[in-house]
Amino acid sequence: MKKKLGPYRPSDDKTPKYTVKDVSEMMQVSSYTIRYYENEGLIPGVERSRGNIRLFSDHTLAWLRIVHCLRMTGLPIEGVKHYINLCLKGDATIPERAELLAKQEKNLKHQIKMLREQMDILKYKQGLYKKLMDGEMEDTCNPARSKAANG
Amino acid sequence: MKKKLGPYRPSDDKTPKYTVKDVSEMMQVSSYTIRYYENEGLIPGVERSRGNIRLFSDHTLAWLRIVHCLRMTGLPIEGVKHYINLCLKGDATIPERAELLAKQEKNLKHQIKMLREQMDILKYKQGLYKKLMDGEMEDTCNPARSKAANG
DNA sequence: TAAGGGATTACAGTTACTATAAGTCAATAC
DNA sequence: GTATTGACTTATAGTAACTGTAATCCCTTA
Repeated sequence: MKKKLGPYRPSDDKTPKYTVKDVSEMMQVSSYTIRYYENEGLIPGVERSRGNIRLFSDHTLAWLRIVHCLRMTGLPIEGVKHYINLCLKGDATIPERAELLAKQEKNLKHQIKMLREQMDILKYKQGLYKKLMDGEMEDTCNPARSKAANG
Repeated sequence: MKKKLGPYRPSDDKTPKYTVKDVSEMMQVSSYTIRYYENEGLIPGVERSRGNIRLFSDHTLAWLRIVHCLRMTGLPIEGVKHYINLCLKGDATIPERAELLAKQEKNLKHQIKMLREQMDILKYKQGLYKKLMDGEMEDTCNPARSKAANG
């Protein structure tokens, strides 16, 4: 059997450290994406082990969480970069950050609304299929129907 | 002044016809995307005017609606193509189509759940910012805070 | 000391658009 | 009747955000 030791951690540091794979599993984000974000400077302060392996702390994990959140709301990478830079500049930028988040919240609300509309469409279509499969509308050759319906 | 006549419509046809731009405005989908979908064969049966201009009917509009819906649920273009082909094959494919829609519904539910979680994160962050702006946590130089907080 | 497995980098490839340039055509303007 | 306008066409190039691959490195265990 093999014992999993994990990557090298500085001995004088008791805070937990996570590898890309750990983070990937914790946050349901692909390893590719995590490395991509880190390379783009979207996650400041990620440490490296002696063997050059990325080590995330709870702190850098929190950065990733907000990056991921902003991406989900539709903010492009460049926008996220801008937000991160605002954060690094200190408290003076808080109003601008708050404004940005408000905009993304609005965006997100709209997204959710759209998705719920799609849900209704799916439900409706599924209802139709169910009827057809249960034989309630078995007049397949009816020209009126075949003219009006697609799918 | 100029009178808008719109594109040529076959004189023997009284059903309404829409251009790409009309459809784009009706459905909030870019003209680029609509042409792209049509070129990919995702919207069967789109007519052309004598001047080669795309003419959508309510019927082809309905195709676009379902294509758009499936894309929103995360089904890739190739998957949509497959669904469209199933539709064109006739009622024998209804069970498979129903299964596909069920899968997309599940997918969509998950998406909405994820987005709502992001909403919570945004709300929380905004709450923090509000407090900071109202001066309730004005100890900016507190090392404990600057160590723990990002953004 | 050699082998193994997982992480690293650089870079190529993919998806789904998005934008541009050159050309066509119907409809007014003159 | 011809010129101009402007929306639409195609072909093709460009972009954003990953995603995948190949070569290399390095820690661990045999």
